[in-house]
Amino acid sequence: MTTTPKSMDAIMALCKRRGFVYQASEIYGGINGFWDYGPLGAQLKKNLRDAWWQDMIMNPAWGRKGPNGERVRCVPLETCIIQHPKVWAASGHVGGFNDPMVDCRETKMRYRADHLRLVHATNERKSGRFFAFIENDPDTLESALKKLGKYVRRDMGQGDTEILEFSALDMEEELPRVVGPHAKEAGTLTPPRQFNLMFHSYTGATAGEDDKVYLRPETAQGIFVQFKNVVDTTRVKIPFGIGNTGRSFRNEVTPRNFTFRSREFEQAELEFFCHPDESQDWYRFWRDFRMEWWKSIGLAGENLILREHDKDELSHYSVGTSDVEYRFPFTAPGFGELEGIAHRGCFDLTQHQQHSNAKLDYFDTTRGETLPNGGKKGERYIPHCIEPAAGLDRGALALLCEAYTRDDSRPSPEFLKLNPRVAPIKAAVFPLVDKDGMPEIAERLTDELFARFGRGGFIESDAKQSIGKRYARMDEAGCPFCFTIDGETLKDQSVTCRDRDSGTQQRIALDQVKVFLGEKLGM
RNA sequence: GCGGGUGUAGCUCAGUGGUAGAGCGUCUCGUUGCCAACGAGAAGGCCGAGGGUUCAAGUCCCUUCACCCGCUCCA
Repeated sequence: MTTTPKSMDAIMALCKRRGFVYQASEIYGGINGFWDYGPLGAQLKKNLRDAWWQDMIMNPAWGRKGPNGERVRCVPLETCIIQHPKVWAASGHVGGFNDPMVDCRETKMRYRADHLRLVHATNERKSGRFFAFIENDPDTLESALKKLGKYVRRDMGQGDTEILEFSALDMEEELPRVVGPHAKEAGTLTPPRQFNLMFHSYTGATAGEDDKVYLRPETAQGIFVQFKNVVDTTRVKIPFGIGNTGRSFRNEVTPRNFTFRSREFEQAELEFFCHPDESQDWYRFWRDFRMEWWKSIGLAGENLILREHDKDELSHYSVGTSDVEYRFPFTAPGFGELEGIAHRGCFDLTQHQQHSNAKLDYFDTTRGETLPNGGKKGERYIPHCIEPAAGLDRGALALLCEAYTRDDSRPSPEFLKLNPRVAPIKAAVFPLVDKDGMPEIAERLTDELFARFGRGGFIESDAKQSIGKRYARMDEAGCPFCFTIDGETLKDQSVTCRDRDSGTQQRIALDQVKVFLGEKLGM
C-alpha cells in the first residue's frame, strides 16, 4: 500500500466537494473567520455532539465509577449566548480581552498601551518630544534616554528627565510628538485602540451605549451563573457535573487554518463541581477519560497527545490544566488544541459571588463531625471545579483530517476512514443492476435500515452507474459499509457486504444486515 | 496588523491583449454487470468583486474581498 502525506488543500477540496464544509456567505465572496457545514458536515458534527452529550452527561464516562467509588452524575443545561454584561466583568473577559494596543506605523511593532512609558526633558512637556519605552525593559529605556539626550543635545542626569504613563498623554496635542520605542521619527504611534475580542451588540430597539451586551466568548460562564438554581431545583449533590453545548464567539485577530480558528464556533463544556479535597482526583479522572474518549471516536494513534501545562503556562487561578492536542496537517509536526481540561479551583463561583452578591456556596450534609444521632454536622464551602472544555468544530476537523486517507493503489484513492459512530452516512444499499427484481429488494432493505438507523445518519441508496463508482462515492463520503443486492440474493437471500477501509467483501444473510450494522455502529 | 502566494465550470487546473478551454465529477439515453467501465448526448462561467488603460482585458494598472503560507498577536 502506498500512501502520500495528507495535504490540507486536498482535505479542504474534499470537504467542499462532498458537502462537509462550505465557506460562509460564499456567493458574496465569503466572510473572514466563518464557515458553514454542508449536509454531511452538519450530520458529522451532530453525531460528535450527540456522542459527547451521551458520554459526558447522560451516561457519564460510559457508566464507570468516579474516584469516590460512585457512579458519575451529570445534568444538562442550555444557557443563552447573551448574558448580563456583568457576567463578563466577573469572569474577567471584559478586562482581559480589552487591552488597548498601540501600533507603530514606522516599525510595524505593536505595544500594549498600559506597558508603555514616556520620558521627556524636565519642563519641556509643553513643546518637547516624548520618547516611549516599555515598562521593565532596560533596552528600550536606554534607547529612549539616548534619543532624548541627542534631541536636547546634552547628557541627561538625575532630575533632568520626567517619566509619565502613556495613558496620561493628550492624544491630540502630544501624541504627534512621541517617538516610538523602536522608531526614529516622532508621530508614528497610533492612538490606543481597543482590541475587543468579544463581539458586542445592543439590546432594545432604541439601544444606546448603556444597553451594550456581549456575545459569549465561552459557554462555561452560563453554567456558573446558574449553578445555584441547578443545586436548588434538581436534588443534585456534590460531586456532580453540569454540561452545556453551544455557540461562542471570539473576534479573532487572525482567523486561520480552515475551521480551526473561527470567529463563531461551538463548544461542549462540562463543569464538574466537587469538594476541594477531592478536586485533584477528579481532575485526573476527567483528564484521562477525555483522552480515552477522543481515541474511542477515531483519533487513536500518535497524532493525539495529552499535554500537561507547565507551571508558568497556568492561569493565575488554575491548579492544573491539560490539553488534548491533535497533530493537524497545518500544525505538524506540532499540535493544535482540541480540548482543555482545567482545574479552575473555586475562582469562577467566587468571582460571581462577589460581583452578584448571591450566595454561591454549598452546604454539604455528608461532611463534618458526626452528630450523636449518627448524622453529620455538615460543611459549607465553595465547590472546586474541573472543566473539560472541547471545541466541537475542532473535533470535527480533527476527525476529518484523521479519516482522510489517500491510497493510490486503490481504484478510489481518496477516502474517509470515519469511525462508524460519527460517520454521517451509516450505510448504503445498492442493487448490483437496476433490474431483475434487485431494485425492489434494495428498496425494502433501505426502508428497514432507515427505520432502524436513520436517526444516526443517512442510509444511501443508489442504482445508477457502475458499482465501482458507487462504492468510490461512498468511500469519499466516509460511509463504512455498502450492501449490494446481486444475483445470488435472488437465490439464497444473502447480500454482499463491502467494507470501506479494506475494500473486502463478505456475504451475509439479508435478514442479518440489521444485526451486523447494529453491532458495527454501536446502535 | 505586516510580507509573500493564489482566486477561471461542482473539483483539479490550462489559457501569448483579439470568439471561454481540458480532465474528472453531475445529469439523460443505450450497453455491461462486484470496485471511479464503454458509447452517445446535455447542463453548468459576467474568469472573486469594483474601478481604470485600450478599438479590444481572464490577460496590463489601481482598489477591495476571500483563502493559503510565513511573521505578529492570542482567552
